[in-house]
Amino acid sequence: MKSITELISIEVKTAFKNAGYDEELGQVAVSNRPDLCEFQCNGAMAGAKLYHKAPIQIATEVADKLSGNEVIESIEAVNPGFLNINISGKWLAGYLSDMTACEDGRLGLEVPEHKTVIVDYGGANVAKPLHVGHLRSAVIGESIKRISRYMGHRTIGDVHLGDWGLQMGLVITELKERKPDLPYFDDSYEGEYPKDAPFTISELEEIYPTASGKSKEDEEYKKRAMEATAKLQSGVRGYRALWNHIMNVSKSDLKRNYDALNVTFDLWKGESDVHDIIPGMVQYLKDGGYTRVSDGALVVDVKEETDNKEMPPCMILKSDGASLYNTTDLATIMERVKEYNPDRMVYLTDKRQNLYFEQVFRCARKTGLIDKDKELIHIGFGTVNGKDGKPFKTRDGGVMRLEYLIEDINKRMYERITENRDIEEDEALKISRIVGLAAIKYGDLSNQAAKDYIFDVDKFTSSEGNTGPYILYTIVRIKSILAKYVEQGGTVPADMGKALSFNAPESGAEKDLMMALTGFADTILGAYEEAAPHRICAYIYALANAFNSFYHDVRILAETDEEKKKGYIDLLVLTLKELETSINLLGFEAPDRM
RNA sequence: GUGUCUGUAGCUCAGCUGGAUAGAGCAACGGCCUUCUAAGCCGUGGGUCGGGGGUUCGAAUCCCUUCAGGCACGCCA
Repeated sequence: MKSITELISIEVKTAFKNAGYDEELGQVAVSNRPDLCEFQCNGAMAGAKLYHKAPIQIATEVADKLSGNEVIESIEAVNPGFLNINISGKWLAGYLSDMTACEDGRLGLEVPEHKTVIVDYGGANVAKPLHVGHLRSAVIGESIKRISRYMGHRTIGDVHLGDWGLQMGLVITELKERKPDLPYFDDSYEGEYPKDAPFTISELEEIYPTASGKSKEDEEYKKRAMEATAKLQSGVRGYRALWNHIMNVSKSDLKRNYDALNVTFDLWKGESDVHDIIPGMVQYLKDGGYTRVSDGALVVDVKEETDNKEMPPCMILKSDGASLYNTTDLATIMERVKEYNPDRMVYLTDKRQNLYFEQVFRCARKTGLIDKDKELIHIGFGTVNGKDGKPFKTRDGGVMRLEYLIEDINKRMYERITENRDIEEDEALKISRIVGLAAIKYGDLSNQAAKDYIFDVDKFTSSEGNTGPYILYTIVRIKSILAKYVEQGGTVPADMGKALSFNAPESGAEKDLMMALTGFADTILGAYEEAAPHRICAYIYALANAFNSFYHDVRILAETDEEKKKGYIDLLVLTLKELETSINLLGFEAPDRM
């Protein structure tokens, strides 16, 4: 189904053509002066030069051609050559009705050419707790994944764990230090290894920083850690068994944390998964003549002629022959192409890795690991800052764990809920968790990803302004009215797919709401194409505003004209549907009351 | 040094492919609940869009330059 601006453009384009001008000049956009009109067309000004005519003259001629049009209620040529358009309320009601009739509740969103999309997000490392830095990757990635899936694409989310390399060697080394008698360290041991891990998650979380600290001060310790890493990677039985324990303990803890964020992955792959295919890939790169040796390291040049900037080569192997981050990322691309043949791959990491990903992407394309027509997108996001504008820290300056951040929000949310009101403890807690998650996620997603933002608990948990709680409050309001309507014997359409009936608007607030509702499909499409969830936030904020004004202006349930009332209810149903679909795409949900 | 991102109201942020008087929210001030959730709605004040050039009928948006800040620039991830 065509968007509303497309449909109006068709009318205006025809008018341009009938008046003897290029029809492309008739492109219409939503007005940026809502006080003057609903839609505008600026084509007359662009055409002035082409036809050596005053723009106002062109605009007037076009406007004349549109009098009596059934879509366009009024059109006015205004100096210097704007075309101010208002649309027919009846036609608008029909447009909304068509939206609701779309299959699968897509509300006008076209089903695009089917694609496969992989979203690589989360950025978690094994044996390390999630901290504030992991929030954005998880939250933005989850939303991008959901948007892509909603579009109709086969979409796969991969957490892509950091589960290989020195960090694992460090943990193993420190374990050996503490519990040298474990069978995993006995090379002559041939029996079955114990089923249970010889450590808990809290031990594990404490072991890594300890080991990391020691290796920085103690050269000898670091050497042992590197040896342990090599032994693990070469497949020593006991080390692999221990690694499995670390993986299991760590993964179940990570899952618990991601669950709390309403973030789920289809794949729990990691760097270790491509270990075995690295030698083959390196050989392929060498055979293809893409590589050269530079200072003992194997590299691929990725500088292009059009570059006016420095572009260091992409390193494939270190001078000691070991693989590195680049190697596993390239191998992962190779493996994903083989396994899923994705049309689009989206990576979410902080923006400091911009150059790095540019190198890797160029290398992958140049060497044919992935076809040139496939999209490789890196979303580099900014940091989460405290109120002082500096990266978020705990009070004593340490790294803030994600769990604690969530606790803080939930606590503040709980305070707000229980302020000036009697509510059951259980319910208050439940609601504070749901609304708290929305507060965090909306606070993050409503900002452009590339920018740093300030994590402000008071602002995020407030229901005033562009916040998660405000959106949820609006949803709850609608739900409440619909519930009351049902109580009074009315029936509410269960879901979309069958056309609802809308009446031509009678008030400004009603028409504003109807106008706001028409933008859904365009918004989702834009958010998908640009991998930009904040566009959805901006949209639903405007929609919620429009609804709340409407709510204030119009007594819905008190309406005595049954047909009118039914039209209101359908308007509510559609608004609710758009809001709920949208927050689902953002990765959170609304309670029934708050 | 090279590159890159950012700079919009006191604060936090929008501003889609250049369009009319640059928008929200917070904070300040003033209204609106015996009626569908006031966690809401309505209004008032507040801006040389970092500075300077240029392109254009028209620039927060495109180009150049300059200032300020962040970040990245091969053997970490």
